[in-house]
Amino acid sequence: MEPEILEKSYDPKKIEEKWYEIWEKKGYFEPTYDKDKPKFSIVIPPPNVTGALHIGHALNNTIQDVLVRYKRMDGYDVLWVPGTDHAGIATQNVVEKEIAKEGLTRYDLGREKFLERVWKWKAQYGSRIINQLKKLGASCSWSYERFTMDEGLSRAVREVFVRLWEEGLIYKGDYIINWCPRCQTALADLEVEFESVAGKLWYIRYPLEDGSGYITVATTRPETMLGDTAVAVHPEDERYSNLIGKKIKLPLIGRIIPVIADKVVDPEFGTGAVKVTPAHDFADFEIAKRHKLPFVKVIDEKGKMTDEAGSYTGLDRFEARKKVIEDLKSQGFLEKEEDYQLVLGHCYRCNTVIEPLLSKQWFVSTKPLAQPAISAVEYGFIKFIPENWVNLYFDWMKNIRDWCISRQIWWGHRIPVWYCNSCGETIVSKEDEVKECPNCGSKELKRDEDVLDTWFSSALWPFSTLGWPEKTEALSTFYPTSVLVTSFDIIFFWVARMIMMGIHFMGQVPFKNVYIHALVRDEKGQKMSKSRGNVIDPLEMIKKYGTDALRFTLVALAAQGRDIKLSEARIEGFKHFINKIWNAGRFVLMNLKDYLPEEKELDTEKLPLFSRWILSELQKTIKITREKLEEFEFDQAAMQIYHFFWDKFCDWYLEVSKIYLKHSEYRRNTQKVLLEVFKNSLKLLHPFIPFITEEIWQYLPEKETEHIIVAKYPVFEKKFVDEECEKLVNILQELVVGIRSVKAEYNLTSKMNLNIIFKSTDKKILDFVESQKEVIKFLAKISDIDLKSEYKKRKGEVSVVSSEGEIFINLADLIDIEKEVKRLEKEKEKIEKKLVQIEKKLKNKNFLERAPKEVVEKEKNNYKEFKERLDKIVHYLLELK
RNA sequence: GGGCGGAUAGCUCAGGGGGAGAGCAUCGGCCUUACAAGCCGGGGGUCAGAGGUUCAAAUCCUCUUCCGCCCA
Repeated sequence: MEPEILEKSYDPKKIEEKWYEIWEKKGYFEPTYDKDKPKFSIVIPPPNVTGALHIGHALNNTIQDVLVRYKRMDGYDVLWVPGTDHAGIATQNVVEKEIAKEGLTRYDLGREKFLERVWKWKAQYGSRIINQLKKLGASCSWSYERFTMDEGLSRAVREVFVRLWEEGLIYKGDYIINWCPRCQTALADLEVEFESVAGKLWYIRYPLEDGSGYITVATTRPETMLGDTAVAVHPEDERYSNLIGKKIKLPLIGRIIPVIADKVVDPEFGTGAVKVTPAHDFADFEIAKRHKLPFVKVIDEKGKMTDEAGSYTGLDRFEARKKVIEDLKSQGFLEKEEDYQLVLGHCYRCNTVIEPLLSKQWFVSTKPLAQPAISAVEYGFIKFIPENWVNLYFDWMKNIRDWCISRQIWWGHRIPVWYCNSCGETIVSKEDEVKECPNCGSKELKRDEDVLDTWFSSALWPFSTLGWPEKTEALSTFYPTSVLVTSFDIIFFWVARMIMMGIHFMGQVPFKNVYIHALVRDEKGQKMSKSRGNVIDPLEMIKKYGTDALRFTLVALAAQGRDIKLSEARIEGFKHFINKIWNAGRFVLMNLKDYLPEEKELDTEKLPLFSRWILSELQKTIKITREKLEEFEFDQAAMQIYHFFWDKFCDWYLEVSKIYLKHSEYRRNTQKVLLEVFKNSLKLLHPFIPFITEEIWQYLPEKETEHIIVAKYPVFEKKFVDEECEKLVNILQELVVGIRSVKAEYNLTSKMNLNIIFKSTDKKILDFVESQKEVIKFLAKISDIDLKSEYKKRKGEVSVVSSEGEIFINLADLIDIEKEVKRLEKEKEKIEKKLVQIEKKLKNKNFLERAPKEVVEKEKNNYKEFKERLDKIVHYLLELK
């Protein structure tokens, strides 16, 4: 094998696409169904089919890919199911915008034609985000790619709907729901975003029917008064106790309504008396049900006033408000208005102000589904990482409300319900099409117009993608999945619902772990958004710095429990690391030109010090990296290898190897060590930075697999750990750094010829240093060093006190006494500070008695060591002065 | 109003009971034949404030201040 010399700097563009294609073609991403292998599976959080890869996707999928690649290398049979979500409202909006350019609305086209347009759009643009995932290096099992509106998944949706209906867990009814007047659809509670806005609080006088006075109510929405069917007060509110049961004549509209008492009324709010509008307020709806009040709907689905609104009929809701206020004012019913901070619901898709409306909708009874889902987490069948998210999960699940699943849009899974025009029968069916009423045989059937909430199909994703309701091999092999990787903002929308559905239909949780990662924000901590103009486009970053740099950055910053504040500079910084790996590769390969493959395993006995040391450090790195990956601490895993590779392998071992390689007795085994350590580093790094590691892998001699993607992930081998050796290397490093510091401070870095003496009273240390002289000279860039067991400092010399001895460097005329005094004094101060701390402890009887023996012992040793150092420094200081 | 998280070097953040860390920035010196996207060396911190627990607190507890986020 004649390794080639690599180009001087790494160019990601040339190789990323190539490697992705090869991996995919070779089938590495696909599961093997090898019975002997343990299983690992993930389902992707399906991105919206309308979406473009943003930095959040990049983080989410990089993490999944790290796990998947790690497990694959570690001998697991891995399935990573990719796919996209049909994203009902979002996609419909996109296509509506598109046809609007042609001057058309969806109503102009009609349902069928419009849906054709959406499918056409999907065919054209739907694979965009999938291709972007490939650019990111995501090693998804593409033969399993699914779309939530696929035939199979649609069948799963119908199956679930029908079963829930049969179990009485789906029902239809008139309830108050969140309505978006722009999207023209109902929304689930979760799909409403609340925002605090400046508004007014109007105080309106409601006269008593008997003319004996009035009650003043306060409201933020005066236009809804037209639909009031009661005034409510708190039952224990003494101000109003004599009025309960009396009648009121509603201003402007003249309806007679009662004064009722209900505990939910907050006596502190406004006047303590509130108007009750059951058809347009969630709390009022509940009150009305309790008190059997009528429901008067005064605002319609378009946000306009209904026929019930008297002279206001046809006005827009906000127009009506102005007019109502004017009229109240002119008729003397308006007592006052105050500025008020109110919280308004907005549509999460188009930001229109939500209108609570009474409407006929489909609901899922969630309570019976939530209970097992709570237990599953309580009993630890599902683990949240980090753990603290379980509180949020429990909190929501324990207060869960029924889920409104019908949407009045066209793009989505149509509700599988037909109504018979002849006999009025409701037919709920798993079939795609029902032609005949099973009750009366009539063919006059009408299908329910509504579609299901997009999250309804997403909730089935972990099993519907694996073929359910069919009994597939994929399902029996890979369900439950191993881990779900997602961000906290969809714990309710998606995670909780998957758990409920998974348990209900599969009898098993959908995933064993939920890893919640942070949200990516910009460098100022703001959410990235197009309107803010602060988005970092991952594709642009890939173009500029390469996929590996982006991936490594994201993972390195992905500490748990925090937002990630990302800036381009960080990515640029980690690009340097990628380049460092490349150049280390060049060095290793350059020196392997004459390498003869070594059959035998390394004989550590025969290795020089630093070789044993780097092997030992490598083992520790392997151990910790694996641990951190298993614990989902990706940032720490990444940084662990980063520091090993750069600080230990490159900064020390590669340098020392330059010496070793010159010695015939070491040359061969040094080549072997260089190769082994480098190769293992690449393997450790591959899950994080797949492209460069695969590229360099190709140049390596003695690789056990054709591609690194399927190489065995390094396994910790205790026999290479050598703590004694680590201690010795530490001594040398201290010595070298000591010399370098003095040289740097006196601007003597290029001066080789200095008189340097190392003194130690310990014979063993002296012998050891003697044996490492060549390495020390090379690393410290000095021509020689004298070793003495006794030595008295002379004039013109500076000294550095290290833990195992002292270094004296003769600077002769160059010595700057003042500088030297300063340096020593600083050192003295540092040590004194530490000594004070330690002394305090050692003088404390309680410490000596109660602290663990090792700690006391350690502190005593520390004291001795620092004291000795201090004495020496003080001594030299005196001499200088 | 309730809940959760955060406050550590100039910036971005790790650490989470026993000698204050990293990256970037900064300062000084090096074109040393893997890498100037680099190498070597240095400076820089009452770990937000106040109490408490402990032999020992940046770390655990309580409170305060400020900043996020979520839910009403």
